[in-house]
Amino acid sequence: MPIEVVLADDHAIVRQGLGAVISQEHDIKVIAEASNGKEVVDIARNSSADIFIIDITMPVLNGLEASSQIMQISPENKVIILSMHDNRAFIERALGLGIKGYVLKDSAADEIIQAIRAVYKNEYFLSPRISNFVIQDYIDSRGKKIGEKKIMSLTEREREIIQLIAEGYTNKEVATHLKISLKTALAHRNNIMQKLGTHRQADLIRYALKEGITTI
Amino acid sequence: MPIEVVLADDHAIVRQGLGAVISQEHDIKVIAEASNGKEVVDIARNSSADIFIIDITMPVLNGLEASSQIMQISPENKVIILSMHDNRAFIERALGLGIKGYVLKDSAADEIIQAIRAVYKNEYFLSPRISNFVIQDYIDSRGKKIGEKKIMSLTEREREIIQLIAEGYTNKEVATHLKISLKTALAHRNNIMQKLGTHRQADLIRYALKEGITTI
DNA sequence: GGGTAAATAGGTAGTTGTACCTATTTACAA
DNA sequence: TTGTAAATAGGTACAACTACCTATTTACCC
Repeated sequence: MPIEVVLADDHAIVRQGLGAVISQEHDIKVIAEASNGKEVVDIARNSSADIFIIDITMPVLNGLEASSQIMQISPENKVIILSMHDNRAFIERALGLGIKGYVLKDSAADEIIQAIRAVYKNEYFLSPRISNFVIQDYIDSRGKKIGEKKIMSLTEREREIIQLIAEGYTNKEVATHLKISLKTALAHRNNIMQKLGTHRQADLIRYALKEGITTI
Repeated sequence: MPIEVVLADDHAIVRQGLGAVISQEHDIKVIAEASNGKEVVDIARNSSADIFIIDITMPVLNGLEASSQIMQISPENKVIILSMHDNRAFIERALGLGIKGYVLKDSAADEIIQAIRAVYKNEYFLSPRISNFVIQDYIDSRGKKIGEKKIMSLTEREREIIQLIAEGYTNKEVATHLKISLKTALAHRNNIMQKLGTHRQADLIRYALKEGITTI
């Protein structure tokens, strides 16, 4: 019985391309495709696949939210994240959710095959570039932890706010939208900037896009 | 003799996926791949391919600049643009450069095959969503052209400036970098905003990313 | 219970961006 | 040559953002 996988990516060409690559392996079979997060969650609800390969930046429901829901539906569901970027905060979230596969789009296509086989056996598979810095982080946290300012990840609320900013909302509009005071919105914004180590709106927007918090 | 194509996309997985799809056609053959604009231009200089399939957002040299150079190397070189977005200004530029193929990434994979065959025969191939509004634009410009404010495309200088803004430069920094006065930088910025019909920095950044003027 | 993180809200200054204006020089096309 | 678009530069006023502060409430962990 082949390993059954579901492909979720908003670009049909990428999806079919991946499908073509995967189909060259006789022990792996693509049983369904989805073009957004909601679709793939629906598929997870109505069928049983072994592996869900999910692009991190998708409309309607982003890849991580979708993965989270899919794994809640059944602990048997295994997810591999496809991502354009090797962003630390993103990987932290993915690993925190219990995702075991994380493949970069600029890596070779056979990595996705390796990832499918590994995750199917309940092992981790991270693209080399990612595992490198996960290991490095581990080493760093073991070593001198005196006075190290940890790179914090954003809170839920902060993620909500950075999304609105990236979508073009002003602070005032963010405040109105979330029914909080302008001062609170500003406070969140400043906290985000501190965490990201910047003081520019442009960087917030770039970060949000990079993270898939919002789409272009 | 098969149609020889070159693939240029910064994501290896996308590239190999496309390659897999194309290889299913016996009359088309991928003879080279590139992961950025500069690479594909080098390939064009040192070999003779029939079709260059070029992703519009690539590092080092973006897809349109690369295409322009490739077509200058030889008028025999034919280009198909692969793009994530159906952005008007982008398509205008591509068609203006003499590019005959424009395929959206969210369309079906066989469109790229159709595009290869059409462009090889020197015909146009645009994804349906694009050709629709190209035709619509044609109709609109035929009709009432009284008092129509045309959506202008950005000038070279404006594109240069929006790129810097999107990369996080402040107006002051843009002025210094380009050796112009702050006032000139502001004037350009305001012109850009008027052309794009917005008054927000966030929109400039999103536009620049969408257009592939800069990358995340 | 005490400590900590997060979300809330305010003040005050200074910087940057946006909306209006005007005006000159250059280049290219009708 | 006259017109037009683009790039240049300036003025003024107001809006938005950023950098510092402080402080309260809630929730959760040790």
